Amino acid sequence: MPLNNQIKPVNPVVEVDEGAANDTSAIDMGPLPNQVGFMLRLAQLAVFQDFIQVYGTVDIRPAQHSALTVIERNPGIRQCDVGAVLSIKRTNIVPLIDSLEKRGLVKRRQTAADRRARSLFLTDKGRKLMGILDQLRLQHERRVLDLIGEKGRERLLEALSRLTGIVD
Amino acid sequence: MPLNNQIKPVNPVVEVDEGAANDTSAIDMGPLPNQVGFMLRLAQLAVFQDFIQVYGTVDIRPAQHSALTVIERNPGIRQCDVGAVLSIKRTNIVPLIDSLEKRGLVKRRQTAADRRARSLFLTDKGRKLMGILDQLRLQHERRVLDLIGEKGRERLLEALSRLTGIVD
DNA sequence: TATTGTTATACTCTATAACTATA
DNA sequence: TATAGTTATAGAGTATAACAATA
Repeated sequence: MPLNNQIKPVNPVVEVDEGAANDTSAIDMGPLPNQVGFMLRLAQLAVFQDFIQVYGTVDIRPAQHSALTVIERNPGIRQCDVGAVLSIKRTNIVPLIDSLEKRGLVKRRQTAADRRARSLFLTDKGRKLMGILDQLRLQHERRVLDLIGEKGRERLLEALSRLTGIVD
Repeated sequence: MPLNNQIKPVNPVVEVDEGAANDTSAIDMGPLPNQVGFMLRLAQLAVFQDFIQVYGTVDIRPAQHSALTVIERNPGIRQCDVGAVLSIKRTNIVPLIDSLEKRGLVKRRQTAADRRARSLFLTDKGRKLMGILDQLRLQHERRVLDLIGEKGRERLLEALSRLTGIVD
């Protein structure tokens, strides 16, 4: 496969600054617009920003949302397994679950089988919140779909899934 | 367009923890594997990790690489314009350029036209480094191509470019 | 008044090392 | 010895507010 890099312009993801009414269209970005890593950053920045805005009413961040989702679907799951499927290190899961526990959405329990482990469950409040989050998720995903279409979304997810295999 | 979410499993991006020889394949991730934001994070995590590993020999991070690229292609560009095309805020560009200046790769100069602005240039050392970075970039992009192919890469870049328009 | 660069600051995410209690 | 959770800590990246110099 050839590695040709044709140059394409890229618009700033967001208003990067308050004013900044400057003409940046003449700036040569070289291979950046054709570099997957660079474009992944811009896209994630934009999509996460939309996510944070949509979920702003309930003050839930992307990482919190995925943790809640996994705990809801797998009651009693251990912390380290949440980390494994979300690619978050064991050590960084602690403050994440802390934040959810402090807000009364999740509770930790000791397990009988392995007394080292902590089993995670949604509280009633947590389960109730998930109903709202499901609505917000559809709202957010709808805006994604409007931009890239159903077929585009399927192809995108396929490519993203393959890219996660770049490291081993 | 329908918003159906079929469930697909997702492998952890990297070994999330040293040992962790646990079976996480049975964990239900719900809509997460079909959520663009979530998969964007996993893909970016993996691709950036490969980038950082490949560029590790010269100790250059993705943000530094894109700044160097834009400065090389646009000698004398102002700091705020670098920020605009990279979607980095004016305030966060300062320590980024600082790091490149301290390493003797970039120099700031006063401009005659607008005495508020600082024009950015590569030093000889910076220009010399770019030659090496170009080689590393091809090496990194080659691994991306091997995973998704030329056609897949084009479609991916197209979708990512569209997604940057989700916010305005 | 608005813009450019800057400082100070804070929060989130990610990373390593080391501790504890269990297995 | 190895694993699960934890603490402490450090470094990126991103965010807002405020200031000085200049337009």
